[in-house]
Amino acid sequence: MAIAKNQDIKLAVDAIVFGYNQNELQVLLVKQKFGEMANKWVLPGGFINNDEPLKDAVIRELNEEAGIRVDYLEQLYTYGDNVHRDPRGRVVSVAYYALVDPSQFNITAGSDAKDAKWFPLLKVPKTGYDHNKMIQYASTRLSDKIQYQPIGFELLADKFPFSDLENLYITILGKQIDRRNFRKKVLASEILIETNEFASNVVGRPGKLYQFDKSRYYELAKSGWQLDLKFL
Amino acid sequence: MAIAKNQDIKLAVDAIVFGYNQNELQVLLVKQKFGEMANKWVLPGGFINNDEPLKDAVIRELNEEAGIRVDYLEQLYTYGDNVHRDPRGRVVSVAYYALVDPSQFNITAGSDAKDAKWFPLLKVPKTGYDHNKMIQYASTRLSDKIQYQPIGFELLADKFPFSDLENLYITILGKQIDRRNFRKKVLASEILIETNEFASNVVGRPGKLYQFDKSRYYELAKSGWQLDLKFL
DNA sequence: TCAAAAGTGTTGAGTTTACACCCATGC
DNA sequence: GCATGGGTGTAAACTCAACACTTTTGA
Repeated sequence: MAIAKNQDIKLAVDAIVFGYNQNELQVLLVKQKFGEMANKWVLPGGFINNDEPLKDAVIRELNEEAGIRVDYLEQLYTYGDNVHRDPRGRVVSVAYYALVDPSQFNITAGSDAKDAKWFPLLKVPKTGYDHNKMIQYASTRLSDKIQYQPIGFELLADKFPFSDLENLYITILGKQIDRRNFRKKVLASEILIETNEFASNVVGRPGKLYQFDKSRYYELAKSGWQLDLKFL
Repeated sequence: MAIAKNQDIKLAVDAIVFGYNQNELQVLLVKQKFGEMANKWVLPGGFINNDEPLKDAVIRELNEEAGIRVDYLEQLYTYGDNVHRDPRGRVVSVAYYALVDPSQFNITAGSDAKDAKWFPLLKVPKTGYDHNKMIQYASTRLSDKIQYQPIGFELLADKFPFSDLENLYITILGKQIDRRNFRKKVLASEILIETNEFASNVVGRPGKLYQFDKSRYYELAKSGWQLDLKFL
């Protein structure tokens, strides 16, 4: 098997970046400035440099196109079965999904992008390429995964009231969850640290703030334990 | 974002093909004939043709290198963070894993391969490239996935005695499972069709043969139901 | 004092585990 | 008739779902 001299396939990365804000799950899109997709909303992404690890390419593109640095990044799927998915030629794209607390950033359109904006997941416009499909798949992965991995915390502030976590799960899973049962289950897992602080500037009684205990989680995970936050 | 003119990255696929035989999980490896990896055992795989969907490339390579046609094929992960994973230059590889009933095939070394052979998972030799890592990851995925997707059947004959299914789970999960509880759980899911046939040429009492009811499963899955075969 | 959201326990139903003996077949 | 593996039921422990009132705060 000689190294494929005649292969002419370009390799790109795309990122589905999720943010959570006020009971809404959001996706980051950028408006293309140039090319066939000019003025279309697409996922941030782009071609990989020859000596660049895939993950670095995603991080670079997110920074270049939207001025954002994500907390959690995971490979999702590689789109390469449809040979015409990019009108410019054969492009295979490795899609990643990322989670970020959007209150930490002001997103800014970069050099390649005319605009960069959060869209509520339910109001994502028709995008260029096969990016709607990617967003769809990433959403499914996210709602599956928060039920057995502690990734929801990446969407929240470092310290958060219990109700934020609960509303996040209600939003992502799209169903009501009993408050008492939710609290019981999460607390039983012992992956939260209770602080002595309380939410400020809120309507109603301020909730006590909690933190995700990452090192405790790794310890538990090492011995085979797994989060289990399934409901109903 | 112009189409990357100077990009020089090759794209390949690799397949981790699992077979199950007599209480042993096996992996298919081929011995390289040419190049830097000559005489090394590696996963079947190779470069993608310009106008070829990724999945087709895997199917083609499996046929060319080992004369095998798989029943179940799923994308696993794309290896492209280590830019030196292939000594010939920058190669990004999309890994797939596949499940097959090995009794259906006589594997045959193809044109690019000196040899093709099943290795018990626990006795896989040191392979070329990063293929041991791929096998490791695929094994983890397999044992996770058989607990909530009916993919185990792909490793068995069309009609199988209950004990085959049970031993498959014991082998893949690496733990003992109570026979009565296993049977109860599987039968409760109603995804098996009981035939009137019995195992033949066996020692001891022949077990009744069952079939996986694929259409029944799809029906159940459509309404949100999920297999749940976790134990202990 | 009112509105808004936080905090808190118990019970019944259902599920999961643990466990041992008899049955059918081939030699 | 013996060795081998197949087939079967039940009780106790545990887990999950359902459910409503009191507390704290700011306006």
